[in-house]
Amino acid sequence: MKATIEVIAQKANVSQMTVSRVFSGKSKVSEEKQKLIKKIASQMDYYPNLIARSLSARKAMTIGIFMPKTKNVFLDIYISQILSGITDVVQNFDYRIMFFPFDYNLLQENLYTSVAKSNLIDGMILLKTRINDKGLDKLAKSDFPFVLVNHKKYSSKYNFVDSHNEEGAKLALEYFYRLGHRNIAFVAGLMKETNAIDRLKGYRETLKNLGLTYRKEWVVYGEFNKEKAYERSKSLLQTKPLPTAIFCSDDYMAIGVMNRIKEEGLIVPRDISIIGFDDIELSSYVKPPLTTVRQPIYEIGKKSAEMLLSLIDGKAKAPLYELLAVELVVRKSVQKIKN
Amino acid sequence: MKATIEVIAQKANVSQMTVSRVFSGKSKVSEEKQKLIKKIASQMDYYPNLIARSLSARKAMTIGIFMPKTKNVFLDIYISQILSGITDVVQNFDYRIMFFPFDYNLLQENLYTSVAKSNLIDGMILLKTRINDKGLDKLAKSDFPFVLVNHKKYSSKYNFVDSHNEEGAKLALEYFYRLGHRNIAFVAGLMKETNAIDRLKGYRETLKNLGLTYRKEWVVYGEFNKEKAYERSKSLLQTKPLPTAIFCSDDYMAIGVMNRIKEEGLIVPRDISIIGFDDIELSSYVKPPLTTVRQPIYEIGKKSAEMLLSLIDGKAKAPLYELLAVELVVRKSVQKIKN
DNA sequence: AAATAGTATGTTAGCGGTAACATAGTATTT
DNA sequence: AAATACTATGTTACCGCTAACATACTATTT
Repeated sequence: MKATIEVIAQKANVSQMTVSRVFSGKSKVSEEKQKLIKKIASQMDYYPNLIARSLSARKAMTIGIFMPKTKNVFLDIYISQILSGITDVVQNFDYRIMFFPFDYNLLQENLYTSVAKSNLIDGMILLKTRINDKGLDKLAKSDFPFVLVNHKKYSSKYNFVDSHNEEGAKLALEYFYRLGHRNIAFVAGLMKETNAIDRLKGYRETLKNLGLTYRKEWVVYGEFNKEKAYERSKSLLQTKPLPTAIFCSDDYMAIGVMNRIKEEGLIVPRDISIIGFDDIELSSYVKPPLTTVRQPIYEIGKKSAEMLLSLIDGKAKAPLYELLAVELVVRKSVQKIKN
Repeated sequence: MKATIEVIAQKANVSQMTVSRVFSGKSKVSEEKQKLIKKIASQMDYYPNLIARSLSARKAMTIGIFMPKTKNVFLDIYISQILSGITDVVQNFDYRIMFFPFDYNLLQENLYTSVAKSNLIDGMILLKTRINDKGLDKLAKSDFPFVLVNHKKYSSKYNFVDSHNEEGAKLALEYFYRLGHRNIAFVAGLMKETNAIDRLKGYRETLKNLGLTYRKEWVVYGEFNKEKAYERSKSLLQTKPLPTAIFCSDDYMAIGVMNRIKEEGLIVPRDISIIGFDDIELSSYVKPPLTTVRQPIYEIGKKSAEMLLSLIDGKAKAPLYELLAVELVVRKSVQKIKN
C-alpha cells in the first residue's frame, strides 16, 4: 500500500489536514498526535509527494539556473563557484535547484518564459546571457522573478549582480601607469557580453583620465579564450611604437597573448607587461605568474541567490542591482618602466 | 485570466483532453483543431503547467544529481564535465536536471530515499559517494533507479560507471618499469573512496606482477589535495633507498609531492619521476609538465545518464555497470633511469 | 450492404497535497 | 459567570493536468 497523507490519516484516525500540518510544519498540531502520525509515517517510510505539494501550494520551492553550455574552460571554475554560492544560500531556505543549460546558438525567444510559466520554479538566475538575447525582453514583460549574473542592464525590469568591470580596468591601468607605462594596449572580449563592453569602457575612460591618448591599433577584439587572443594579438605586436603594457579581458586571453609575445621573441614582463582578469587557478602557475583582476565569483553567486529569494518572497521589488568590488592581484607579469 | 487547458478548451470549443493531446503530443489531433488550439494558446501565451502534468502522469521527466560540496578544486572541472556529459544525453530525451549538493559531514541515512520518494525526480545519479554511506544501502532497498559515478560497487542492487582505476595504476607502473624504475612509491588518496582503494590495489598488484616487492614505507596515505600530499610525502623522502619514482593518486597530489621534492633540493624528473591521475588542466602548465593518467570524465557523465535513462524506462535492469578505459598522457615528469 | 477496423474526440475519475474557512473546546478577560 | 480570544482540528473545494475507458464517426473489408 502506497504511503500517502490519506492512508496515514486513516491509520491515525485524524483528518488529512492534521497529517499535512505535521509535515508542512505550517501550523501547530498537539504533541500527542504528532508523535503518533510521525510513528506511523516512519513505519510506512512515508515522505511527502512534493510535486503534489507544489501543485496545491502553487509554489515549487525551487529556483532555476540557466547557464550556457560551452567549451570555455573558464566556465568550469566559474560555474562551480557560482553554483557553490547559490547553493549555500538557497539550501538554507529549503529551496531546491533546477538546471537549464542552454546553447547560445539555439536560443529562442520563449525559452525563459516557457520555463517561467511551467510552475517548475519560483524564480531564475541567468548566467552570462548576452545583449542580443530576445528571450530576456520577453521574460521582463512578465513579472516572474529573475536575476542576471554577469550581465549588467539598467532597466526598471531587470535585476542583476555583476563585478565592477570598469573599476577593474581602472585598477589595471592605474597600476600600469604608476609603474611608468604610457603605451597601454587592450585585448577586448566578445562584444556581446556586457562584461567585455564594460572593460573596454573602463579602459577608454581611464586612458582619458590619465591623460593618455586612445589609439585604435592598440585595441584588438577577440573572444574569451586563449586561441582567439593569440590570433588577434599578432597585429598588436606589429605596431610602432610597441605597447609596453597590455591589459587583457580575461586570464585565458592573457595567456594567449603571452604565448604570442614569447613567439615573437619578446619576454614578459621585461619587454611587455601583462594584466589579466578573473584570477583563474592557472594564473598563479603560468610563467611568469599573472598579475590579474580578481572577481569575487562565489560572492556573486551568493548575492544573486539572496536577491532572487527576496524578489520571490516579495520583500523586494525590481529593479535590484549590485556591482561587486574587484581587486588587483599582483604577481610577476608587470614590470616597472626603466627610463 | 490565467491560461490553462480548461480555458483554452472552452475558447476552442473542444474538450480538455484534445488540448492536452496537442501539447503532450501523445496522440493525434486533427490538423484543423491543432491549428486553432495552438493559435489560441499562443495568443494567451500559454505554456503547460508541468507540475500538474507530473502529478497526473506520475512522471517528473527530471533526474536528480547528487554531488558533494567541497573546496576541492578538482571537483570544479570534474563536475562541469560530468554535468556536461549528463546534460548532453538527458536534454535529448526532454528530461530536466535537479541538483542536490550535499555535505559529507551532514549525510543522513534518509537523504537519497526521501528525495526518491518525493516524486520530484524519476532517477538519480550520485557522484563521488563514499563507501561508508548508509544512505546508499537504504536507497538500494527501494527499486528507485540510480547510478553511482566514481564509486565502484558490485552488487545486484547497484549500478555504476567508473574509470578503470586499477588499470590506470598498471599503466603508470609499467611505464615506470619500462624506463628502468624499480623503486616505485605510491601516494594514496582517501580510503573512503573506491577510486583511491582501487588505485592502491592496482599499485600493489602491478608491483607483484612486475616482480617488485611492496615496501610499506613507500606508501603514504593522504587525501585528494595538494596540501595533504605535500605533508605526507615528507616521510617518503627520508626512506633509504629513496624511491626513484612516485605514483600519485591524483594530479593535485602530484603537484604537492613535486613541491615537497623541490623543497628537499631534488629535481623532477632527474632525481625522482612522478605520475599523477586525472589530467587536470594545470597538469600541462606545471614545471615540469606532468605525466598523468587521463580519466574520460565527460564520457563518464554521458554513460551514467544513458544508463540511468535505460533504467528509468525499464529497458534495462540492475545491476548495470561499466568501467571506462583510461590512458597515459606522457609529458615531462618521468625520466629514464641511467645505469 | 453489412460487418469490421481504425481514428478522432469526449467523459470520468483521479494524482496527493494545501488554502481557506468553519467549528468545537479551552483559556483568558472583565 | 458571561463574553471574548485563542487553539487545535475538521470540512470542503480545488490546484491543472492525464490515464483509461467510452463513443461516434469514417474508411476498409468481404
